Amino acid sequence: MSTTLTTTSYAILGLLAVKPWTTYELTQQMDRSLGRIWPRAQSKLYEEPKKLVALGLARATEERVGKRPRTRYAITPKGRRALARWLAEPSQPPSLEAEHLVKMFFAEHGTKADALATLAAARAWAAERHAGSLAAGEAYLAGAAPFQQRAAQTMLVGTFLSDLYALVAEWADWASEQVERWPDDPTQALPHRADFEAVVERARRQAETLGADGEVDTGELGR
Amino acid sequence: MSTTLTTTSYAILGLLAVKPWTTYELTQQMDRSLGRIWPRAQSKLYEEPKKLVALGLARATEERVGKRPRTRYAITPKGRRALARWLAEPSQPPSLEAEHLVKMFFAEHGTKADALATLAAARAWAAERHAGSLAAGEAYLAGAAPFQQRAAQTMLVGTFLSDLYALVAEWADWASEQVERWPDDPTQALPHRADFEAVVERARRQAETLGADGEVDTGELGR
DNA sequence: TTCTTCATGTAATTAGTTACATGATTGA
DNA sequence: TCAATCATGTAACTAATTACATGAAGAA
Repeated sequence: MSTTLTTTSYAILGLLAVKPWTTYELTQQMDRSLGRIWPRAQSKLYEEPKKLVALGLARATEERVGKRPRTRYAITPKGRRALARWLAEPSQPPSLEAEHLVKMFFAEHGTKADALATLAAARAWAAERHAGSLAAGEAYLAGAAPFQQRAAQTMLVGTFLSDLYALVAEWADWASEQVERWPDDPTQALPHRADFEAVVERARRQAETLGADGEVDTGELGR
Repeated sequence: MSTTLTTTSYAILGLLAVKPWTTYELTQQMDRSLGRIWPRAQSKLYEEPKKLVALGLARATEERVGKRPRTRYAITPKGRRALARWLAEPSQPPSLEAEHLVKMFFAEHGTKADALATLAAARAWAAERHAGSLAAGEAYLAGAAPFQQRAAQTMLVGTFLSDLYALVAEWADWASEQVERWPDDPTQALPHRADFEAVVERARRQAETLGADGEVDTGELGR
C-alpha cells in the first residue's frame, strides 16, 4: 500500500471529518453526494480508509452486526490537520469525461439518427440528475435533509451541479435542433453560418464578463 | 494486451477516421481537442493504436525522420465499420472530477481564505479555457482552422465547452460573494435563507423547461 | 557547438474497477 | 421458510499514469 495521499484519500478524509461512518455508509455518500464531484467505485471506499488508519489520520473501530464484523472509521486530530493543509493547497484542474460528446464529435461517421439518439440520452441523464439536485435542495429548505449545519457548503456545490445539469439538457435540446437540419448523410453536414456566428457572438459576450484573455494558440476545441 | 475496445480506443479510432496521424500528432490532438472531452495521458496514445492494429481496425506504416523511426496510423474499412457500430451504442454517463468542488464541499475544515483561493483558481482555469474555446471558434469563422468540413461537429462540442467554462467562471464569482459573507470561522457559515430560496427557485424554473421529474429519493447533492 | 525544445517511444508503477463471495434482514 | 435485498468485504485484473531515455532540429 502506497503511503501517499491522493485526492480520493482526502475526499474520504473529508467525509470522516463530518462524522464517523461505517464503510457501507461511505458508499451511500458516494452514491448520493461525493460521487457527483469525485466518483469512485465502492471497493475504493473499503480500501482507502485503511490507508488513512495506517497513516494515523483515522482510526477504525470494530463493531458487530450479528456475528458479522463491520468497521467504523473516525478522523483523528492529526487527520484534521492534514485535511486543513490539503484545503490550502492548489487543486488539479477539473476533468470531464463525456462519451456522449465524443460521439457527437465524430458524428459524421455514424447516422443522423445515432446522433439524435446520443443527444436524447444525454438530455435524459441531465434531466434526471437535475431533478435529483432540485429535490435535495427542496429537502434542505424544508429542513428535512441531514447535515443542516453544512448547508452553506452543500448549497454552493449543489447550485453548481444543478446549473451544470440544466446546461447539459439545454445544450442537448439546442444541438438536436442543429442536427435535425443536417442532411441525411452527416458527412455533408455544415453549420448554418448564422448559427455559427451566433454562438461565437455569445461566447464573445461571455468573455467580456469573464475578462482576462490574452493571445491564444488555438486547436479545434481550444488552445 | 486485452482485445476489448474501450471508449479510449474508439476515441482514437475516431481521430484516425478523420485522417492518418503520427503518434505525436495524436498527442497534439489530445492537447487541443479530444482531451477536453476525453482526457488521456500521452503514453496511452502510443499504446492504444497498437491494439487497433492488432484487431485490424487500423494499419501502421513505418516512416523515418533522420535515422529515427516513427509510426503513422490509418483507419481500415473494418475500423470504419466498428466506429459506426459504436456510434449507435448507448453511452456511459458523463463523469466530472473536480477537486475544487471537493474542497468547497469540505470548506468548513479550512479557512475562509482557503475557500476564496480555491474559487479564484477555478475561475482562472475557466476563464483561460473559455478564451481558448472562443479563439478556436473565431478561427473557424475566419476559415483559418483546419478541418473546416468538420465545422458542424466542432461547433456542437465547442459550444458546449464554451458554455461550460462560462458557467464555471460565473459560478465561482457567485460562490465567492457567498463565501465573502461567511464569518471568519467557516464552521459557523450558514447560507442566507433568501439566497438559498433564490437558488432553489431558479432550479425549479429550470426544471419546468426540462420537464420529466418524478419521485426522488434525495441525498445531500442529489438522489 | 552547445543548449533547448520538439519528437518518439518504453518500462515501471499504481489507482481504480469488475467480479466474486457470503452473512444479515425483511417481507411475502 | 424462501427469496430478495441490504450489507460487508476480498481478490483478480486492467486501464491509465508517471518516470525515464534518447534522437532530431533549431536557436543562440
